[in-house]
Amino acid sequence: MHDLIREAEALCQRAGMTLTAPRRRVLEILAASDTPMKAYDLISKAGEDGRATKPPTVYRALDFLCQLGLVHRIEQDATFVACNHAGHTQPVALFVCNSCLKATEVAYDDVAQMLESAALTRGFQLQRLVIEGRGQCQDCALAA
Amino acid sequence: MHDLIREAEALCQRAGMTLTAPRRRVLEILAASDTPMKAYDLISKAGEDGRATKPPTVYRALDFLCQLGLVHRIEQDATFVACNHAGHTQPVALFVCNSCLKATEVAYDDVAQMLESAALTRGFQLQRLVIEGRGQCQDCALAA
DNA sequence: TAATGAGTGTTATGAAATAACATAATAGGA
DNA sequence: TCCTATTATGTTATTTCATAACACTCATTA
Ligand SMILES: [Zn+2]
Ligand SMILES: [Zn+2]
Ligand SMILES: [Zn+2]
Ligand SMILES: [Zn+2]
Repeated sequence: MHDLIREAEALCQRAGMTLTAPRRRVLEILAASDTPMKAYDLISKAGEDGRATKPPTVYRALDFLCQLGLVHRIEQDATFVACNHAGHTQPVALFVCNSCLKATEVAYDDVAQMLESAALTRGFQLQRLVIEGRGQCQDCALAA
Repeated sequence: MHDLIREAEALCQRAGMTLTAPRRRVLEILAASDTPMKAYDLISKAGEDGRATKPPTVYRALDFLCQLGLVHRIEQDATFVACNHAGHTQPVALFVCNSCLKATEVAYDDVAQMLESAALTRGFQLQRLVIEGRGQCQDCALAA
């Protein structure tokens, strides 16, 4: 977890960016959570001493972190999750468990290529790809 | 377009459901649009004589139509598009052009299977899959 | 005819995200 | 060092997206 912050710092430097205080706080909170979080949950905790802050502060931090690949936004339910691969630019699929709400990140280069070529046969040039799944994770399947 | 409504009616009957007036109006407006629409654009047009109606009316209709596969919701930007395959239950990928905003629907059984097995190797049982792309469509590429 | 269930109308509210403008901190260049 | 441009933050207000809750209608059926 502190590794994650250190890696994030290194990544920012390489990109000529800065991991400022609000950005760092948002990333820390997300990294400490075991499930994706809503923006307003972050807003209520990302201020000084864990107090609330204002929406734009958090949304700006989230935009920044998403752009660098340090955080992923789950479009289906507008939640955010820290990336555990420290800033990959390759696309990933995010599978969210309907029971425990934990998110699993899966790389899928081959799938991306298939979709890219499927799009291309229709003349569509893919620039961004979102793949999200819902279902049941292993732990919850065993517990059931 | 009138075909689409007829097919929708048939589909509803088969499912033991009814394509009531508000549902039909919403579907008609979506089918007539060449780009995905926001819910509040529908709200402002889905009433009697093209007048505005209330949010729950439209959201209920959208929920219904999405469940039957007659309409797809694009999660990235909370828009809705009429399906031109009249109620398939198979998953599809939706590619939205960043220039003209038109949506292209692509079936992807093979991709779904790859993702399903990728998920399964991690013990994750996939129940729902969202695949959305962004990029440039053929028309816009040629126009540029 | 009562009771059920599905669907709608309506009011109000909740939740997610951004616009717009002011202020502060930072980094270069003269 | 001082000025200036840039980057980021703080703050207020607003917009956009979605649902809760409750009353009402209408068809089905016991
Ligand atoms: Zn990641
Ligand atoms: Zn689970
Ligand atoms: Zn479809
Ligand atoms: Zn286009």
